[in-house]
Formats: sequence, structure tokens, C-alpha cells
Amino acid sequence: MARTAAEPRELLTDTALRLFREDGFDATTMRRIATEAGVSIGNAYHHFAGKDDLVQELYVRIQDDHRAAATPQLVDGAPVADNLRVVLHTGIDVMAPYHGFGQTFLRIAIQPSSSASPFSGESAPARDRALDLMRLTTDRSGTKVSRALDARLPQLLWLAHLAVTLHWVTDTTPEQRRTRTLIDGLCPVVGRAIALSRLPVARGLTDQVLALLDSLAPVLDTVATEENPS
Amino acid sequence: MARTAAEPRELLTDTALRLFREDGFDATTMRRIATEAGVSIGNAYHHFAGKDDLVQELYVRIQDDHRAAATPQLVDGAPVADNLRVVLHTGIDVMAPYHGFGQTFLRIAIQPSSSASPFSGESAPARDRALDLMRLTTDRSGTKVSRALDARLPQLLWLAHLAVTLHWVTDTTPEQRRTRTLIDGLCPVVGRAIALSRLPVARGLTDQVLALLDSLAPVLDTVATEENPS
DNA sequence: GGCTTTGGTTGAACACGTTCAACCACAGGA
DNA sequence: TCCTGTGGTTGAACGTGTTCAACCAAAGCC
Repeated sequence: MARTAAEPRELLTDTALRLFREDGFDATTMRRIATEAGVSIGNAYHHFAGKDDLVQELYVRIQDDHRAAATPQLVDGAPVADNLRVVLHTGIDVMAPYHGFGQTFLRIAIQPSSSASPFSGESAPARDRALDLMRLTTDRSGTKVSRALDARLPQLLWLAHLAVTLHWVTDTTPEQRRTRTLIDGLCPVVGRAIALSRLPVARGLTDQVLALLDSLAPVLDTVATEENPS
Repeated sequence: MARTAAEPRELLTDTALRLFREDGFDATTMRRIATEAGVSIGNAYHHFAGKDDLVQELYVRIQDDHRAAATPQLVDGAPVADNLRVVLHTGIDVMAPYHGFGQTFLRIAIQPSSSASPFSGESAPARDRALDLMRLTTDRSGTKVSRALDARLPQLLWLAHLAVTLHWVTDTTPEQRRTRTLIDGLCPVVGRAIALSRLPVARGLTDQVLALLDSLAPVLDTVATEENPS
């Protein structure tokens, strides 16, 4: 046999992700992942904290794919609504093969303990990556916004992304068409709202929203805070 | 002993909810729920589809408590922002004892199969109840809004409620203070946005938002549609 | 009294995720 | 050559949620 010990970690992730895609999350057992990857079940747990940890691997992978898919389609100087549309659609694209266990996906992502949690205060590299993509989106767009709004806009768009994802998970229409419609309807709204925010009449509301976002800073900011002084 | 077979269903829910509160969701085993309720484990599964089903019981119970707590505090003719504030705060109040397993809470609620799912297209009595409360809120408020917006406003407020709940689940501040702050900041924003929506300059945006909500009607409407022609 | 039906009740049994003490294989000293 | 770590590797074992064939007990009906 002489198994070359060829990175069981990669073997495990690949097998797991394939089985997740084929049979769904619940139907895929750790025993089968391990056997098909050619390692023992105990060894699987040596490389990954648990079944959920395997999903996080997918989570991170999807984020990378998302960035790779979205970036080349962004148009410099285009309205932010257009670029947001690109980002949201490509986001759905890369997630599409995994719609089957979107619920599981969300379940893992929600857990504050998970590093994939969109809200986790810890290092949360996944969320930072998502926020970075949104910052890239606003930076490359030509829409003029106030300085104060510009600082918070990526986070607002990220929240929109979160909302769209939430809808996508529960979307039972074929090919998740309704989510596509939602995106196409949502982006112009966001663009128009941004435009409106510059008018004096909306000044008060804009300031309120920004103050509100400031109060949520610990949730939204990319900071390495939290109880880990060591 | 002569156990009087006194409604094992109620015994089970009461025991389960108590144990959930005391020890959390994961630490509470079906075996313990069954034993402490004085029934066999198999019998527990005769009355409830599974552990998740017990949580749904709590879900429904909370919705009722929420309505009971919010209704008497609503002020007829008050600005909708004020009444919304009441509803959101009382919502947090009734959920407070269960913050410990808020994640589980969400996990159950997300599943489209669950009748507690906020998005499930089926009968979804729980969601209808929540929407009803929001309709009550807008009806009793004195804020003037356009006819078109009035029809959709409860659903918009319900979405706000959903967002606040999502934040609450992941809120790790003591007593979930940050969620309280979020509510206090969010309500004036909602009120101001509603006021702004009546201005001609915001007419286009308002119409777009309403059209967007219309496209989501199957998700948001209280209708008994879905594949169940029998 | 028998007989059937119906629906609550039981606990052993199943498959699962996860843990853990034991087991290598190999590297680096002495 | 031996000793001693060190870190990947193993599979039996544990406790869990859930299922299911069997078992009642009471209610009709003859």
C-alpha cells in the first residue's frame, strides 16, 4: 500500500465537500468521510474539531471563490448599485451548488463560537474577508457619498448581503430565481437611497443612521478586540 | 403512585422548557426530559416529533407572551415609532430567559420545514401571529402613511423585528444592553424614514421599495397557499 | 364474557458524532 | 544502540437523538 500520507487534511476536506454536495449535510456521516478519504475516524477528529469544522472550511473556500469571481467583474467608476449587483449575484453563484444544506450553512455561521460567524467578535477572518470585498466594491465605484457615509457603506452593503443570503437559504423557487429578483430590485433601491442621503432634507435621517451604525461598531468593525489579552 | 395520566403533553413541554432554561438546549437530553416528566422516552416521541419540536412549542408560547405583554402598552394614536419601540422591547423581555440557547432558537426557526420558520410558505401560524402583532401596532398608531405603504408597513416592521432578533441572539453584552440601544436608535430612524417617504422627493424610492416588497409577497404575505391542495 | 380496534405506552436497539487511551514511526540526543 | 519525546494514527467505547415492534387498557360491539 505505502500510503504516502499525502496531506490527510486536504483529502478530508475534499471528500467532505464532495459528499456534502452530493448527499447533503445530514446524510453525510463522519465515518463515511473518513473511510472515503482513506483515514481513520479518529484521525479525522485529529485534523478537524468536528463535523461543523468541515463546513467552516467550505465557508472560507466560498468566500475566496466569491472574491475571485466578483473582483474581475467590478467596473471602475460605475455606480455603486451596479457593482453591488455584481457582488451579490456572484455570491449566489458560488453558493449555488450548496443550496441544499443552506440551513446547515447558516446554523454554523450563526454560532458565535464559530470563526465563521458573521458577528463573532474574535479574529473572525471570514467576516473580515467579506467586509473587505464590500470595501473593494465601494472603493472602485464612482458614486459620490459623504465622508461619514463612505466609512460605513461597506458595512451597510455587507448587511444587505447578509439579508440576501438569509433569503436565499429559505428560497425554494427553482434555481432560487426569487433571490435573483430580489437582488435586481434591491440594488437600485440602495443606489437611490444613497443618492437621496446627500439631499439636505434627508440629512437628519442620514446622521441618525450613521450614529446607529456607530453604536454597533463592536459588531461591525474589523477589529481584533475581545477577551484574549494573552 | 396512581399517576393520573395528567396530560403528558403538558408535562413534557413544561419540563422541557424548564430544563432548557436551567441547563441550556444541548445539555438537556430527551431521556431526562422524559424521566423528569414521568413518562417513557418512547412516549415523549409519541407526543413530539423530536427535540426540535419541543423548541417550537416554546416559540409559539413566546409569541403569545409577546402579544400579551405588548398589547396593553400600545398607545392609541401615538407615533408608530413609539409603538414599535414598545413591541421590540417587550419582544426582548419575553425572550430574555432563553437567551442562553438563542442560537438553537434561530436554528429551529430557520428550517423551512418547521412551522415556526419565519419564511415557511406553509400555514406558519407562528409567523402569522407575529405579523398580526405588527399590524395591530400600525393600526393603533396615529402616524399618517400612504395607503400603499400602510399595506406593507407591518411586514417592514416585522423584518425590523427579525433583524433585531438576529442581533439579540449574537449579543454578548450583559443583559443584552446593546440590543436595547439598537432598538432605541432604530425606532426613530424608522419613524423618520416613514415621514420622509411622504415627501415628493422620496416618492421614487418609496415606490421602488414597495414594488420590491410586492415581489416578495409569497414570502411576506399571510396566505395559506403552498402545495397542499388536499 | 369474548373479540376487535384504537391509541397511549414501553424500552431495547440503531446509527450517529465525538472522545480517549493506546499505539506507532521517526527524529534527536547520549 | 538505546532512550525519550513528539505528533500523526487507530478503533473501541460513550452518550446522544431517534425508531420500532411489542405491549397494554379502555371502549365499543356481538
